[in-house]
Amino acid sequence: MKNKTYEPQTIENFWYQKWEQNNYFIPSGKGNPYCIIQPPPNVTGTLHMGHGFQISIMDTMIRYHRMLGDNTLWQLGLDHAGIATQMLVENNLRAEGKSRHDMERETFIKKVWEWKNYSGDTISNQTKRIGVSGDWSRQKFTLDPDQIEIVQHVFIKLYEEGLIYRGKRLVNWDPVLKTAISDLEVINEEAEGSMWYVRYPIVDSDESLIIATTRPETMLGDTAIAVHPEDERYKHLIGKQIKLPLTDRVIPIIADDYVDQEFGTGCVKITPAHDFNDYAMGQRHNLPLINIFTPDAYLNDNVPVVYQGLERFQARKKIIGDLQSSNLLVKTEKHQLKIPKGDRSGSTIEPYLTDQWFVKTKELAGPAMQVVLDGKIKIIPNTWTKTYLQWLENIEDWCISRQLWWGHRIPAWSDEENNIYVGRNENEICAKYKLGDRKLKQDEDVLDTWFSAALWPFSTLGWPEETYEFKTFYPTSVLVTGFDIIFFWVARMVMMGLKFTGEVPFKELYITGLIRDSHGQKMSKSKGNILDPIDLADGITLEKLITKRTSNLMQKHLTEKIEKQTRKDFPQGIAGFGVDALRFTFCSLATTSRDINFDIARLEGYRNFCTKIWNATRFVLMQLEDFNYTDEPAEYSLADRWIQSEIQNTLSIITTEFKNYRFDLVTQAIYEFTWYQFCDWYLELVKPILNSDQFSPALKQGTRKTLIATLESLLRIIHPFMPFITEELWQDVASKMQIKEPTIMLQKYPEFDATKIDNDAFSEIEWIKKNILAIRNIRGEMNISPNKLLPLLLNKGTENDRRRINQYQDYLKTPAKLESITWANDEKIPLSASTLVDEMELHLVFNDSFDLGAEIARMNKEINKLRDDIDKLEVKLSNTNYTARAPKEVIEKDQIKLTESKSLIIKLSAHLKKLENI
RNA sequence: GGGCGCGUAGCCCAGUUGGUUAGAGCGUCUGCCUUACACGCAGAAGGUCGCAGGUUCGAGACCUGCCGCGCCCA
Repeated sequence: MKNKTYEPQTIENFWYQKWEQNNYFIPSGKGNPYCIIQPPPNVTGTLHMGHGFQISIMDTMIRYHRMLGDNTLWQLGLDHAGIATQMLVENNLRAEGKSRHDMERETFIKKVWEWKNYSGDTISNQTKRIGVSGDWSRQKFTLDPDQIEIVQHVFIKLYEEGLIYRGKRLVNWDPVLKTAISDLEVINEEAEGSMWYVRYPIVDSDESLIIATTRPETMLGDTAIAVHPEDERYKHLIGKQIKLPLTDRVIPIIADDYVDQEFGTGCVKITPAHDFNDYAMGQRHNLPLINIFTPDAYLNDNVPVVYQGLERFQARKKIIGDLQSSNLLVKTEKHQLKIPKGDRSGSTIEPYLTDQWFVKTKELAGPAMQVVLDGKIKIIPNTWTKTYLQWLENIEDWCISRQLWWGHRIPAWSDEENNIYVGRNENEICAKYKLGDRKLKQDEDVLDTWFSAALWPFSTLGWPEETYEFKTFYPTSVLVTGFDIIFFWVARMVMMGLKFTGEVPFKELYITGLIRDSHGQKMSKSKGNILDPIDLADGITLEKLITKRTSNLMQKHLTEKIEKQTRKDFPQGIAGFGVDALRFTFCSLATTSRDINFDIARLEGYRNFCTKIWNATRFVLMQLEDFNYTDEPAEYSLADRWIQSEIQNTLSIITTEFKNYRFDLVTQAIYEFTWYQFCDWYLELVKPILNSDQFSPALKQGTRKTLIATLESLLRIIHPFMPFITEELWQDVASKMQIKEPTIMLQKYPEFDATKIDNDAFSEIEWIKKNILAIRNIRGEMNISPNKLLPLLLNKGTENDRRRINQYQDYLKTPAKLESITWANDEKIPLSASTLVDEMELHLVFNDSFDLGAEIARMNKEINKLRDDIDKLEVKLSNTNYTARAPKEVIEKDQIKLTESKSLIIKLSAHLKKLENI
């Protein structure tokens, strides 16, 4: 016999090990291929809620398809996450008072690998803890030797085709990390700044121009002043020269219709080396580029000596002061502006002129849009299609080089004359370009992490070799990811997939929402509202949770606030709810919404659901203690036929909504069936049959068979969502049914079968339910103790009612707590609480405890409600526009409803009158 | 400035092509430790669907405007 209470932790580890040891996670080699490539988590830390959410959904789909009989591959992996991981290891070094610059590149890389091994293990273990049934033997890391080779191969190919080029261009430069980053890695933050109005004197003239700028320090790199060609104020000055203040340089006034006449003064300073718009204008007008910054954003020696060596914000201060003292600062205004910040370092990004590698994206983007337009990739929910297409339409070239040590080293070498050669290694290059023994030096830089990620769906499957996996599982079935990386990853994967394999990397793209906290706030370390999915499964004390949330905070002053909020949200800490409940919760939250607020109350509710399943199974097993599945003839009751039909209806929803990726609707259907239909109704209806001697052994046998078979199907239905509890329970259930298979994991998923639906059973059970509910309603309203048995008197009613009462007495008695059911004649009905079910009057007899006042009140309530309904319907049906234009069925329904309500209200009113006359 | 999304019960959310009296869960109230389950059972209360117009016989769904919140891109 099972423990009385469900304790998730004890079963979870046991079953996971068993499954893994028995190799249940590897593809079967039979059936339709089904494959999901896991978006590889970064090796920077631990799994967060977003991972937990997406992993739960993916594993649910994988388990579902495995049970459908598909040849299922769940390809796992880890990502090296260049910048993030390098930063993390550098921070660790800093804590020891060291820097990566104190050591050789190789030594540092070794340290990163140590971290990777540690962090990767943590993540893999957490992934296992969530129950992921992925093929661990095939787990990949983005820096595995085969991956390195593939990345090189792709780089070389793109270079040879002219799709990768090297160029000196303005890029987003992170002066703290001292690397270029792509425009996607820049976050533009709204900030309160200033607009400085500076007078620029015109050469050989008393006139001057006033320019407005938010970045006065860059004036030292100005190479022109621009005005709009049509601007009457300045037209006459075009072509004249300006004396650039604080320098000895003279720069021209140029005309360009890019200039907005309304903005500022209508005169713009042009700094082509430090602003993207100015750069473009500089190109149009052939302006010189003057770079005034060092890589860490200090002024270099292209500026007057007094400013050299100043940090950029100090320089700004000094320049403003100097302008002021030379009377060139006209005014200063408050100004709202966007400041570009690096998403990793948080430092202010500097447009900076450097040599970088770029991917030409325009010609890759076209096909990537086309496959979505053609439906070769289906995006779910469809609303994201537009986002995807719009980005690709406006795509810019992709800066792929990073000045980091951790990552895929760029396969390019240069000779002493700075000629660039791209190839796999020095030998190959020397041979290919006939360089003899010329000395070559490899490019120091590494590739953007997303470059290798873009190849992930085919690089993990063994491409460019024609491996079994690649041939079988590519294109993969579905990619599950968040909308936040549609640009970073999804679009680039499609471009690369099409370019190199000629096929889409995945046939469907399921975009999930983002998990937020219960107040709708994004979860982040700095907000102190993070939750660890494993803590939700295993539980954590309040104190430990507070420690976790407040340790290693960047902003120490938030500690108190975070602690307070945490104490408020989780006064008792977090109980362990188990992985099954967690997975089910995640799936139930998978609506089409893009923000998902995680409320722990939902999790608690689904933990209770687990307990319900546990106890229902205990009940079933108890009923079957001396039961032999194959023995004895079986006869099936109405309830048996009904629950079998009901499960078909549920399966019909499940099948449809799995296809629609509406996991919320699937879980809802499962919850609804399990709790309300199976537990609340079926188990209760069946109790009298099992507990009484008056029923035939055949009927009891049929009931037991139905009980166990329905439960067994139900466990299979639930398994993809809740793998552990279903396996644990299934073992006992299956053995009762003499099923000899070792695991539920590899059983067939129940299939919807319309022929198993018995409509007659539905209407009969519906009638039974209606009567029981009517009686319970009276009991509840009249405050009658549920364990008090009452006699029920029936009156009126149709032939069908009489037949049903005769047939289903036993179904009614126990659930409604009836002592007896008898037909009475009008005159013999004693004082009672009454109601009507269709034509039949139900009178519940209380004997001594009847409260006349309460019954009158109840009756009035009922009548008032009916009157409201009738009024509404009469207004509706008297509208000739409605009766003339609405479909016949709709009108008929209303008419029937009206007739029924009218007849009901007459009867109830008559009854009320009788009561009032007592 | 351009684009996208959201606003439904005290709270977290469903609501498919317009069609009965708008649904769950949590919470609340009432009564129950009824031998599967108090992580439970039975019953109940609670919504002018952000606001204002419009289309329609009929709008939570469709259209327009407004208010509020959020995201993405410049």
